[in-house]
Amino acid sequence: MGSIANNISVKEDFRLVKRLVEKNGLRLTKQRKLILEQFFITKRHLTVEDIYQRLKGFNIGLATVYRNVKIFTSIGIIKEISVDGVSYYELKIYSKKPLHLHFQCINCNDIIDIDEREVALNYIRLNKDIEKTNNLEIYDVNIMLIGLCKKCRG
Amino acid sequence: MGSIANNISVKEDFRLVKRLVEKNGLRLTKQRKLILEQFFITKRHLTVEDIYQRLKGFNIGLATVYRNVKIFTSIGIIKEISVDGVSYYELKIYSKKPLHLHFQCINCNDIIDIDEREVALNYIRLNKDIEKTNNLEIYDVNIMLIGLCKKCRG
DNA sequence: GTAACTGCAAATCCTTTGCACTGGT
DNA sequence: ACCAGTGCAAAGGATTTGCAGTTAC
Repeated sequence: MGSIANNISVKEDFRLVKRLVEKNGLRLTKQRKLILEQFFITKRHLTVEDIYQRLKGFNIGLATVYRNVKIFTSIGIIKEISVDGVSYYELKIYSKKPLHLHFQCINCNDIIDIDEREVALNYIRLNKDIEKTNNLEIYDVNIMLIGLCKKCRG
Repeated sequence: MGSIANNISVKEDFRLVKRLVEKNGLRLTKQRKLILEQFFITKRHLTVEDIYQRLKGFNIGLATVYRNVKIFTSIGIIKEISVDGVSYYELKIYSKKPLHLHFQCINCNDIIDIDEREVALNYIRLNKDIEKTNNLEIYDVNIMLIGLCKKCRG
């Protein structure tokens, strides 16, 4: 967590997000900034309710959070992951990496990212095979592993 | 689709499902048979609403479908796949294969199975790596590929 | 200035639950 | 005959929408 290096990269990412918002003819309102901030602050998987709770204090409407999460998803700033009917969202910027996997613990329900370069590259290789064999085009991949996490294995 | 061979295997699978229901102290009611039948007939990914629609004619309650889909999921007869907040279900028997992947087309929304033995084995190998490196236990894997299907590529 | 955006409340949609009745074993 | 399972209608929860007021550009 080197603070300066990190801040610079966050600033860059935020500029990128801002550009994306404006490119789509949208206004970067106070509320939108606040919502996006939450993703930059936590770097984790948030539900709409999570975001809303984090923004109590700021007198922001739940509908506004819903509306914007939907908009941000549609213009590709964030990405939805649904598990058991619950929708989580994460910044797409952090999936700049070729691909990353999620793991959900059956016991504590925590979702963690698995970001191994080696593994990701292998998955990509496999996708190429699938594309060829099935004559289709793969744009995106969602992988959810389910099991027991380090903590819960005891 | 060799009809006899197929029918025999379906009968076997149904017997297996029946045993699972009874082993859990549940009754194999008319409604439950009807719901399970839909999965055997289509071998595809159904929503609760899909099942309900297919069973209009039979005067079955929507709540009954919800209740039983939930029960079947919990005893492992079917499995849930959620995409964009929509829950689809499929027979777990058909995932007897070590693992199978889903592909959803961005254009027609169709979900298809990808069942390549070679690919599946590779995925399993990768999972072993992940388990070792991250010190966790993987029980299940859900993989959803998103893109353009054969048909929609034009 | 004005069109996009917001908060609020009402509407809508999906899912679960309570209850009196029915049906499987 | 008994208790699990059902249908129905009502409740609950999550998400969307209509609208009058507000704000970013």
